[in-house]
Amino acid sequence: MNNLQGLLKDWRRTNYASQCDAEIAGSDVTIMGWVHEIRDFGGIMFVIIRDVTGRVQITAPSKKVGEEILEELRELRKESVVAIKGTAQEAPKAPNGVEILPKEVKILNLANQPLPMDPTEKVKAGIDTRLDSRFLDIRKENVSAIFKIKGQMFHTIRDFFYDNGFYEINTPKLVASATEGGTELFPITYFEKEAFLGQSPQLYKQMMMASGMDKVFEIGQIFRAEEHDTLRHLNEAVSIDAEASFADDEDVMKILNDMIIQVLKDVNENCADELDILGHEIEVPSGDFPVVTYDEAIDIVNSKDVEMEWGEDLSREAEKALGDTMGGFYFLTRWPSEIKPFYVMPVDGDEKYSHAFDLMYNNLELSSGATRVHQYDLLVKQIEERGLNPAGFGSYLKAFEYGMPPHAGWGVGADRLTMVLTGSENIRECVLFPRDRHRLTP
RNA sequence: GCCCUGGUGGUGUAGGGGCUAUCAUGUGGGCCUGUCGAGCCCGCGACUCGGGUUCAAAUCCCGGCCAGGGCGCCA
Repeated sequence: MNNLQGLLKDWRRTNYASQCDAEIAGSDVTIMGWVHEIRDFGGIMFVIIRDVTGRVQITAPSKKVGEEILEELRELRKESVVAIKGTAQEAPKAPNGVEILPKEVKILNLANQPLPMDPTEKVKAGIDTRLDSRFLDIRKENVSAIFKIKGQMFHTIRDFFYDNGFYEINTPKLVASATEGGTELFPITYFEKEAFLGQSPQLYKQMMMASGMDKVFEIGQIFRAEEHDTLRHLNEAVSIDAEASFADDEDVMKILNDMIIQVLKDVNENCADELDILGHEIEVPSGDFPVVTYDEAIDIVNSKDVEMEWGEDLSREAEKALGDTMGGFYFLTRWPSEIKPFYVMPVDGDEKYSHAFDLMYNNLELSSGATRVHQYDLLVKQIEERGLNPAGFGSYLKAFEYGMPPHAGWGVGADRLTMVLTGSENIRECVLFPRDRHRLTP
């Protein structure tokens, strides 16, 4: 007739599915959600409606509901969006002990058939198929559980930072310089100039230390054009970055330690249902995470018959060997200066070591941090030593010439931390619309 | 980028020179008054692409693309 079908008009939801239990028996409710399953027995029909909170059963016995209601229910297809007005009644045979006897049915939007994947998971789809139809995939409670937990994680982290005197900032993701060295950047066209997508807020948050803002944090996207193809790398990730003035590595490790503990506690407390759905348990370590130095790590790795020489970064095999020994969360400290970036502070009197640290969980690197160099001359020297050109760092270096305080900070991979919180083995599971070497859509 | 493995209905799979291509789920229709992985009946729907070998290729070979796993890369 026209395109304006399925309008809400004056219909509004009165109860979420999870709010339908024996307590509400006898009352009239309006349910809105997706058709999870339909079981039509001819004389009685069951329709399971799902919303963000769970599921509720609509029961339509032909003896008790009108023929026109049954006709409308028979038009439904899986995953269609409906609103149903009805009366809740106790029913020991129904899930949750309650079911809704429908009085009015409003089809808000029919779903085409067949579906590109099965959200009820009778036949499990592969990750690629799932990501191609991610919105449908997220309708599954074991998928949305991951993002509910991730949301709690961000909530706790923001609360933690605000409670500890950090100011939330945003730094540019469109950057001019490709001279930071190291990782590959994505080049883009910026009007008549070349520009890049930011790989890290590192230089900006350091410049903020010269602004007098004292302690800042940022939660934002980072972009890395590396052609890696693993379960723990993406080309677009979310980084949780913190930087604090008048602080050193020990101070910010303590902050990181406390923040992680708080996240673990809050997720345990507020996401018990989601953890249950995922079949995952979180153990909250008591007190401070163990610390292992780089030199000790080499000994551990070597003792497991994995080769590693001083001055090398940990190979994947070395990470696994170390993770097997340490287990859980632990800090890896006192890294060689030569394999750390120019902005990392060397150890006074023993310059081949640095004040850099990583936070690990088993064999997964979650965070890197350090005391930073705040002295202009040392910074220039370290930039040059790494074969980089100080001229490319003009606006960054300028901040070190007019009163830069000693400072330290770290960055945490938010998506990797989510893997730990949810027990996911593929980082793609922990990002709504992941960007990897091969995937740019949806 | 390298190595290994793979690509068969919408989804997940079996098969592995000659088939009408297996099964499940789904989907369309029918029966059915307590399902909750409902059941039963009927129908629908597929061999990644390009080249080669062969009387014959979904099957063997080469290449592309894509995927899974591992590694490398990841200041």
